[in-house]
Amino acid sequence: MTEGSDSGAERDAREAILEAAHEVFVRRGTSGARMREIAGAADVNQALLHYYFGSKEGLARAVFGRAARRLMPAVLRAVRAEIPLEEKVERVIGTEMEVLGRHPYLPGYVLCELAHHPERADQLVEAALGEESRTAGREALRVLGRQLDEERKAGRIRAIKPEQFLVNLLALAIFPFAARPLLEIVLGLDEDGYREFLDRRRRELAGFFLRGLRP
Amino acid sequence: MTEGSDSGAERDAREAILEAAHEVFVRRGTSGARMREIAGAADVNQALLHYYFGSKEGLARAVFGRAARRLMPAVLRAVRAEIPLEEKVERVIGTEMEVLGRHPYLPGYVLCELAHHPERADQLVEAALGEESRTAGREALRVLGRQLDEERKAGRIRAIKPEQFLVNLLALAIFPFAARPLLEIVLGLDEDGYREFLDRRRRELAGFFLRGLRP
DNA sequence: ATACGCTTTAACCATATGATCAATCGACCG
DNA sequence: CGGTCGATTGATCATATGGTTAAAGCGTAT
Repeated sequence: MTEGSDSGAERDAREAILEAAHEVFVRRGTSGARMREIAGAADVNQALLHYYFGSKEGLARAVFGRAARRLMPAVLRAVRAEIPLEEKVERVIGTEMEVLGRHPYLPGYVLCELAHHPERADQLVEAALGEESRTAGREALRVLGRQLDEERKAGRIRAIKPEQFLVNLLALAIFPFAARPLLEIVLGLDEDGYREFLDRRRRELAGFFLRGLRP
Repeated sequence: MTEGSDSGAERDAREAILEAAHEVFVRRGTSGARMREIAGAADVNQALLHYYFGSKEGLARAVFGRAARRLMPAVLRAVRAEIPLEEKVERVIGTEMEVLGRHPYLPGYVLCELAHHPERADQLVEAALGEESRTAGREALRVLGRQLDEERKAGRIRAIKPEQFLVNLLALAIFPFAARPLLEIVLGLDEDGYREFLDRRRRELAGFFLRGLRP
């Protein structure tokens, strides 16, 4: 109602809460997060959190859905696209690295959340896929499987199950973000060093992956 | 303290607490875990937890160190071993898959823990590497870098930084365990299906990885 | 017998925390 | 201006939670 009633800030309390909650949930983990801290970060009364989201659980659900919707659809679309395999690999990796570059802490958050709440996870992932429901995953696998079959028959790649293909791709792209704190220590890199590491990776990863497919 | 004073169960309270705490921490996350639940699971009084570990923080630290010591050393040893590259890749992947097969929830736990406590993480990882301190990581990288250099000069592989090599290897091996709840949904697999998926993976992964290295 | 370390029991404290409620604010409508 | 209704607040409640304490039981070693 009455858009732009205020200055440029466009102070929408609900959105401010989601934003603040996201930050706090990511940093502290869902059970480590405190409603008071979220309210403070959103510069809003704690009661308002319950007014909009009912409970901490409800807020967590909303935040998770939001995060999932940021991560999944773009990649899924790239996986399902009807384009040559090489281009697809480049696009998936490019999309993934670009999204994760903007939200580097999302993978860790999502994986942690799923590890502790596997039950509600599928309902949320389902929500993340938008209207296409949960068949989107298997649909993407079918498209991919057919494409891999054709490429193999043409002798351009060896046989590989689409599941293995997809997990390899996701693993190589996502793991460096999800495991960043660990890898920084193991590799002995500081923040800048890690950024450089990721830059190089963006350039080399598709090549590595595609070579792995060759007959 | 007279080992084996009791029956076969060898009821060592301290160990029972660690075991129970591990299970609860993994399932609920560190901040989601309750000292009372841990005490109950260990069939021990809550006061005893504090008697041995001082605080929840102390207990969490001990449990994390224990987990890290289970995950890291074997792999690090395989990475540093003075054996041909192909054999090394097979051994690292084999070791990783075997350890993770026995402790499938460790990666998720360790990554979550590190995501929320990056500060104390390095001190713990340090502890996990035993007496060799934190130089072990960089030492492994040096050995690996030298080996990759030789292979490249011999024309058997293309140029690749040891950091990228290592992260690729770890990503491909660890990610399927860390992201298991997510992948089960995306791939539409139940528990048995996922086991089968992992079996196939163990057989095919080294080949995929080694092909990716070829010139 | 005595001392000592491990363990239990049971209660208790201070605080943190999620949740709730009545009251207030502020815009819009008549 | 008075009224209505959703948005927002300050104060408060009930409980959960980490941590502590004191007293006692028990087995072993000295």
